[in-house]
Amino acid sequence: METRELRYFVAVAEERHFGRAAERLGIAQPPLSRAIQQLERRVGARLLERTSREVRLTGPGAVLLAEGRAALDAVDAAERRTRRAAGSGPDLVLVAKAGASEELLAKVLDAYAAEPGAVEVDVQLCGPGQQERLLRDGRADVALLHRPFDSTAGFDTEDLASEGQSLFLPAGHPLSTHAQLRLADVADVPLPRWPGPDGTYPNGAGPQVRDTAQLRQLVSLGRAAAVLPDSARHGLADDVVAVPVVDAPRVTTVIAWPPHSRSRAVADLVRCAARL
Amino acid sequence: METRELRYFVAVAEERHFGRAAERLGIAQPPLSRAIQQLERRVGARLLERTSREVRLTGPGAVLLAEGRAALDAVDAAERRTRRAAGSGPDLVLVAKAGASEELLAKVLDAYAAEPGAVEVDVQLCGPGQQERLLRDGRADVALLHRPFDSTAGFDTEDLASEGQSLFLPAGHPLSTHAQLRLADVADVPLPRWPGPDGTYPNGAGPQVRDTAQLRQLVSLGRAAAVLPDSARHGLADDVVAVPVVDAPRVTTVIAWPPHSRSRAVADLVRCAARL
DNA sequence: TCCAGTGATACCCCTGCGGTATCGATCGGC
DNA sequence: GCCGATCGATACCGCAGGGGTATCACTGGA
Repeated sequence: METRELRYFVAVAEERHFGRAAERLGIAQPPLSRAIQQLERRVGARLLERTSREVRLTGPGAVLLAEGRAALDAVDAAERRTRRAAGSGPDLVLVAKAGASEELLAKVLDAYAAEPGAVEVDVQLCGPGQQERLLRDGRADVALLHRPFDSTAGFDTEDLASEGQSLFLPAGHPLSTHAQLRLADVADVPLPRWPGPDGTYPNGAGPQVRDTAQLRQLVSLGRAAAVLPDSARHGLADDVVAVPVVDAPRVTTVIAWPPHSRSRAVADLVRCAARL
Repeated sequence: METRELRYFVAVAEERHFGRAAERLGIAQPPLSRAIQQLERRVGARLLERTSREVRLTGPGAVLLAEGRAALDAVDAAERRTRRAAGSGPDLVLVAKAGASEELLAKVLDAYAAEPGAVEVDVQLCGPGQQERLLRDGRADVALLHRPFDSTAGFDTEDLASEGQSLFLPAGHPLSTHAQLRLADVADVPLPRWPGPDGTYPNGAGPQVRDTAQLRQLVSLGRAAAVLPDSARHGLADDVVAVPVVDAPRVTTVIAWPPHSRSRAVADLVRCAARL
């Protein structure tokens, strides 16, 4: 199976519409129709159920969509990492959630920079749920993830730190005077809404946020309250109060990298971080 | 990057010879040379250093070989699993090392078969080190692996059982009368040699074996002795003695599956196994 | 019944992959 | 130092197949 065919199929499967998929791919619709037919013949299975009203995935189609996305990411990763190894671009890209584990991140970077043979590290900050993608398709080499929020599936990981969570809220909020809280106490605080994997927000009452840095600003402004790992307390302004939520799940910060990574720099950075 | 280019590159990188690689790929040598040149132009980096005497990998070339193999496995896996989802072939393939964890394997299969909605499970036995490959390229859906011997990198896993190791040796062997042993005691017993990832055997004194079932037979014949997990004791003939090696590392049997697996059957089987 | 929307088909063009023949460079043997 | 063997690169050719435009066939809804 060629990557071109796979890209075409994934586009149609995601758009559920040949015309839109063709536009996205920058080709006309007829060659796309033919390519899908040919793919179906080659695989020996109907992948899409088409009527003139809608395009639906069949069972095998759903399998190919999931596996195909992973395969395309792997191919992209191969190309990106090769290109980077050739010298253009940074030597190592580390990705972390904006506003999360800031202190730990700084320590890791400092410790690695002091290492003999350390290379230039590019730090990329992003919203939650984006890191896995970047790591998978080769735009990043290492990531800081937070269990149980982020999926570490398919990566090698090393635990770095573990911490409790607190409710962060504007000074003056009724709950801000408590010494500690339980999850039940915060049940009716409208929590912020994070975007799903597709970039859309679930319905609900809380404000829409894209990363922890944004959220912090909203809390400062008195427009939000949120349960976050204790370390978010670091460098907080006076107008925000953090109250420990004693029965919230503990959050473990891990460093993650692609399992077949043969890079000396990745190994050094991981070893360095694990020593902290 | 197209799959074809990647396959060509991997072939040349592995053979370190354009002619042999072309033969293996079933094409003539000139188109192969051109394809590699074009790939190098597109990636913007020299991947192979050629002289008329040898072909050597450059740094970026080594990166592309490692990443490219993984990517090709992912593409193959996508195609295989899609084809299988389409109905031809078994619904679920489980791979295990021949002769290892036999009892546990039987229990897992029985338990799953009793599950409502259980599908047909194909059991594939293979030598050590082959399972990861099969799981990665889609020829298998689930594997029984043994830490710390097998690499679980890149898979989701669930621990099933943990056990010590014993020295298995023919009755009558001088060490067979001991109640227990330490690693130091077995240091000069010639242990069997397992094939490396490339299928060749390291140099040494012990017999060459391909799987645990073979090894068991050799032990029975009085031609070998080996340190193996205690469970290998199961169903052993009288002429083989197992002496616990108290300071050998404990072996954990885990069930492993590809992380993006969306299959109901895999999830059921894993849940079933974890309950044991 | 007609029209809008959607995927499939017909047909054409041309890129680009694969093949054969041959070149040019390098190394070993005498 | 020359010759022959070996190996990758180049030149050139034929054609499969991917992409484009025009158009058809089918389905729902007004």
